[in-house]
Amino acid sequence: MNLLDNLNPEQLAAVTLPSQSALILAGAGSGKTRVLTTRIAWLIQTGQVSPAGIMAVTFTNKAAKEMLTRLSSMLPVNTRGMWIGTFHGLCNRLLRTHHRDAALPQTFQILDSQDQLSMIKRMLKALNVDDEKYPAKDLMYFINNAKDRGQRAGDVEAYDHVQKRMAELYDVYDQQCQREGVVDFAELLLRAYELLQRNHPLRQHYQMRFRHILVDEFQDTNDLQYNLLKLLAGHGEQRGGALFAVGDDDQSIYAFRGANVGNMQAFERDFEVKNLIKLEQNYRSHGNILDSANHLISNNAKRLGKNLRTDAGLGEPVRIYEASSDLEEAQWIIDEAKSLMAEGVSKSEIAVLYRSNAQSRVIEHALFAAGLPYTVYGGLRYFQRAEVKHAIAYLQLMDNPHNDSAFLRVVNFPTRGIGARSIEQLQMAAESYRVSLYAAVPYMTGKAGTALGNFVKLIESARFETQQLPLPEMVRVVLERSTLLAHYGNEKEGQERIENLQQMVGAATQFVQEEGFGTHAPAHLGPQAAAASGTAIVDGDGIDVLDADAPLATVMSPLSAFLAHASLEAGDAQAQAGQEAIQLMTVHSAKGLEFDAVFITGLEEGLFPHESSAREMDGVDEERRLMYVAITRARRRLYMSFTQQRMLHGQTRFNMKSRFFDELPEHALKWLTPRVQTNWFAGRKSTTAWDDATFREGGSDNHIAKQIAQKSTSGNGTGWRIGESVSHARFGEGVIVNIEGGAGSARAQINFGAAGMKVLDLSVAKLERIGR
DNA sequence: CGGGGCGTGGTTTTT
DNA sequence: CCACGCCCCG
Repeated sequence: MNLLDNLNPEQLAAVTLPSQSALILAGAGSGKTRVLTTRIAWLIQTGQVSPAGIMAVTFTNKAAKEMLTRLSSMLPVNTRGMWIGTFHGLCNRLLRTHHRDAALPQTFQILDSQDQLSMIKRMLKALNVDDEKYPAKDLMYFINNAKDRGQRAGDVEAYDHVQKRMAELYDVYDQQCQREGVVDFAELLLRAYELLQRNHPLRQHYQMRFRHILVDEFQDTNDLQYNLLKLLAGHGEQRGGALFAVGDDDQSIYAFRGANVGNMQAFERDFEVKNLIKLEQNYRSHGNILDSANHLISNNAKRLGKNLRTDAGLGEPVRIYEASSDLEEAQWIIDEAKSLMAEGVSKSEIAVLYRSNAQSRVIEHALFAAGLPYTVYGGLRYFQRAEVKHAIAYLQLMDNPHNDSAFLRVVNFPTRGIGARSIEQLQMAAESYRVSLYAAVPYMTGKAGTALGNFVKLIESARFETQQLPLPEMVRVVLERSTLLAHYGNEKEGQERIENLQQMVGAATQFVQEEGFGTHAPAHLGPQAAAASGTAIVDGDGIDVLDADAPLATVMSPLSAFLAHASLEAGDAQAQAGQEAIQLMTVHSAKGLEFDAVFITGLEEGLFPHESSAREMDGVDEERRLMYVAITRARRRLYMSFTQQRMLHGQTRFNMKSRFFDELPEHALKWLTPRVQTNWFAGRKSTTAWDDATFREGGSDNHIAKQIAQKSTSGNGTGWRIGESVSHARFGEGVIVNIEGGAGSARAQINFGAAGMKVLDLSVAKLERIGR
């Protein structure tokens, strides 16, 4: 049976585990996705489960798609019967199917983060809440956090009056969402969780159905996601399928958005996991790279424990470069990239990684000046573009007119004489009648009433005209009727926007085909769908509607599905110019990717590890995991760099090199610049002394910049230079951040890291030069 | 209603 | 430094 060919013993063991809960600790590059997909294929091929008995959960659409693609190449099986998708995608499906039980309209719509924020702003304004004291962003964070922990407004423990008020506002927000028939991302999961918890027959149904639940990137799950999985897997209820969790605690880098690595240990304990398999054979990187990763991550406490190994040789050493400035660092990257290309490494196999997006500019500039093509990851996604969101808003109103966010977005766009004044009146009317803006329009009188009434008529007639049309046609008509195309046609720079809008017809066509709606599916639901929706299965009439071949189509209209798709899958980032380009991205977005050659840049205290990580619990550990992720992206060549001087937020900063250099194995490294010894962090677990480690030189103005330039070129007659690394008998090692006075009476300000910032008289202090 | 001017704040990101 | 939000003016 060729399915299992070429698996190593651990992979084979994982793939063929009995139907019990299992935890697979899958190191970077250990064939994690392969194990997941092969297990699904094996379970089906050996007849242990039907496709409908499989649920596989991922975090990103990309991962879900990848899984589906690989699976269909392994198995001649219709993958539609399986529930493979993101947490949010699967919850969406569940809630559409049981929308009545979940107390949602079938056409409920999903707010993206942008919509959620604007809705909260609107609410705060309407309630006359002091936005200094309760910023919309804070409240949004508060609400999402509570939901991610599974808490409703009433469950939140408020310790002070601010929290108490926020909890009240959370409640108002939820009510408003309910009125509008919209849910935010976190709500999607919380609703699904509450639905299953409340409805026993329904829960039992799904517990019996999904014999195997497989979870990817388990270390990234938040509490709510874990609880949802527990519910589905029938934890504590003696039924339900086996939970197969794949993850890597060392690659947990999303604590800041609620991910809880502790879920891995919790899972082991809660499910009494007997099958723990470690995939430690790495198929990606050469030895020196892997040694570096292993050595670094061993500095973290609280690990499940894992050491990657490779059959590949040591390969090349990890190259380390100390640049004098961010500009020079960028230049060095270009020189190295050019020589890599001369060696035959393709541009798209070269990645430049950085901790924060702000670092990309200097590198982009240098690449541009050098005429090297490059791609920056993480731009605006297709469905987030303003013009596309406008078109979507029209469609949203046609499907659910009570979506106030959509209403406000386009009620006067393109302009139709409905000003702020009219909107305000409408909002007051809606407030007093406790209805949506759309529903409040009939209460409006006078000129404003007429204009608003015409807008309503536009939406209604567009709906009426298109209800028998296939989705792509519907989109085409809406683009015309909304006059969006005409509007952008009159704009100077409108051509690109028009193209984006027209792409939506194509996106709809593709969606309809891929999701199995059939191009001629009517917008309204057929009789089969009517039977399928609601609570048919709990009536026990023997119909398992969820095994239908195209569940999405039986449960929601093409339009509703397309709108959900637009919210849940923001689409590709900006059309990347040319495939053959050097790849620029943050370390976070590099997770899951691999390249022949990788540059990890800006390895300086305060940047990487980032200064704000010191404030958070286990923050530096998370930064270290981030560094671990960065290192393990490289196949053959790995470069690391740091600078003595960097421009950030309009200020020149002098940072010490990252403590992570002290955590790498000497034998695997090659210092391209003279070695600077710093070990003031050695043996220290963490520090809160960030201000000691980072010195900001105020100097956006040229005069000061020149001074610094002069001082840092040894042209000051002291023999010392700003940015230079020195060693002191008592204070240890540090970096000169400023020099004052002339030769003979000069004093230097030196950042001794943990020992603090000192000003020393250069004629008295015994300083030793380190490195160059 | 749109644009220019001013003020502020500025990890990481997916859904 | 620079991007974004807000406010005021034409």
